[in-house]
Amino acid sequence: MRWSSALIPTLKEVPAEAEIASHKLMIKAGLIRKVASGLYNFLPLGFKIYYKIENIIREEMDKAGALEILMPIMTPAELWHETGRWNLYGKELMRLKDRADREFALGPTHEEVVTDLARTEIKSYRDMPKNFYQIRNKFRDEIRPRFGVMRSREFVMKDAYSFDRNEPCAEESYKKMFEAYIKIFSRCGLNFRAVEADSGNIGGSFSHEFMALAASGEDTLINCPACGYAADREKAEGASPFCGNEKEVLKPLEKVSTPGQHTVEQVTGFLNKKASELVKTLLYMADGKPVAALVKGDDELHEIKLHRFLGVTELVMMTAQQVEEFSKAPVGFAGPVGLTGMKIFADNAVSKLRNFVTGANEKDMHYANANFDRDFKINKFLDLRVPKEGDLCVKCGSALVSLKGIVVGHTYKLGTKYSKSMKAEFLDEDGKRKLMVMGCYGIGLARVIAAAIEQGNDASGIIWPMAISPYQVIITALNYKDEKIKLFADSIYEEFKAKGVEVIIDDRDMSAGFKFKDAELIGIPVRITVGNKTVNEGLFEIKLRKTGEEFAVKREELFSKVKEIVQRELVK
RNA sequence: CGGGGCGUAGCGUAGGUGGCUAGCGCGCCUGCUUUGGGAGCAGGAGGUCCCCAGUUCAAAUCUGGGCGCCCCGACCA
Repeated sequence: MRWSSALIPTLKEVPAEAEIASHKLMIKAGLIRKVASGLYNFLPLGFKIYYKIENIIREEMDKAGALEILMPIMTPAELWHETGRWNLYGKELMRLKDRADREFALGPTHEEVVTDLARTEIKSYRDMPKNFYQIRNKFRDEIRPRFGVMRSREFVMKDAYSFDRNEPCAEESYKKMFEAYIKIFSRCGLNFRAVEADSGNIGGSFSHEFMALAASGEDTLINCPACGYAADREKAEGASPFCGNEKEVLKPLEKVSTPGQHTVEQVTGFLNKKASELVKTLLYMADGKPVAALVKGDDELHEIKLHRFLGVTELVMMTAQQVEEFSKAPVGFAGPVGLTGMKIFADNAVSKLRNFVTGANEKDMHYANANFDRDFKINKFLDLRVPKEGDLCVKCGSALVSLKGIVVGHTYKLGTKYSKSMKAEFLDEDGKRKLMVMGCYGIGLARVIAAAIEQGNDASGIIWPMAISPYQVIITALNYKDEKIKLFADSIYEEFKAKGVEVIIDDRDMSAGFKFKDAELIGIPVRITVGNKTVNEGLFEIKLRKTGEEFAVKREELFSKVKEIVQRELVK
């Protein structure tokens, strides 16, 4: 590619809308432009990266035996009614009508469509295993699109769906995808972790998230550096190292005035206590019945754990009205003392506390020196808290660390959730009709790009991993109007192109500094400078973007040297 | 959806207590000179000051309504 005929609109100043590094740099380097909130144009350079990631994914998916298909983005409401998700999926599901008033949804994911395909085309156990995948647009009317392409409304996703005759085969398919994912993200040059995750509203029995580590990530993962245990914070297990003050003598219960102090910070600040000396009371409605959960002031309630323990279908926090109704006090003053009409569950760490602060179920009042058994009864102590950095690993006992990550891929073992509701059956070897066992596997392409930039950037711009860089080599021809320089630059450009190196030549009539800055901004791994030194001494300067390493080589050695660098940097 | 902020040329912004032709930097166009780290000089183009209504002799500026965008939160008491 000749830069002069490309469209790479680099910017000196970034539009005020961008916050995080990847978003800013994608705009600055001329990769994307915004069309509307959560909707982006990918410009030629940005799309080239897309394409490269797409090809890596395609290669690894095909190698793993998956079959590429193409499904429509507009999907009929009937299919969504079959699984009940027409109602269960919230406003994220973009609904629309055609001219005949028939209802459709823009596909946010394609379980329904692909299951419909499978149930009509797969009839025998001989037809399985099958894994269908596609790489194309999804639409989710996100509650709040943000961070550029990291959370956009329309985005390209690789989604794959496996169909198997039974559980063991389905697990085999899952394992294949898991391994393919590790290859894909490794080849893309990402620093990532595969973590245990919650399956959310896609459903299913177990699931892994592939998180690219980045400080700006929207998700938190808990990782054990000793044994490698890694899980999404929403799902993670961890033992609290909290010792408590079990030995303290019980002091008399005392009602204290805390006017206008609602939050843990306010109350503990006002009473000059530590957050760990307070017990907070979270009020929920579990399938319509009230329930209270107690956790230490500096801990967070793990809703999924409570949900799982209660075994109910719906667990929602009480509304402000419900809080008033059941606790007889405005939000912020609920407490277990005198709380009636509901069961009270407490986190294990609470059992180690004496003389703690808690709400008094009365406006502007709290209790000090509250103690369970004496002042109120707890139905059961159990693990109810979200693990934190410093907790002990439940597998090996070492201290856990907490890391931020960007979810670039997610795999789910779905089981028969969709095949059951959509009657996706086949005839097995024993002559019986059985449900297909499914799995589904997604990758967000734009997130891979954003994550790569979050992990690879400096003050000058992007630093691409070789495998997804839009070009492997940039030839910076200084003063291209000079006939001699032009001759040298064009000759190596043509040679590289002919020999299969992905190369762009900066042939614009720009000052040297300008071209150097642009080359660094768009992050091409290898830069070759053609200037006076080339004309006078026959030397071509190579500079590596990642390390800043610089050296000059003669014409005869140039190609083999560059080829060697490119090969070395491509992770296989 | 709740809270906060912003909306002036392609981008970044000044002006805001009403008053001359809406200013500056970057970018863009023309010419000349330059060409190893975002070149210099000269000339030039480009604006429904987000939209609508109101107040006024007069609105980018004041008032009301709307729209768009960004950030935080979305029942974690």
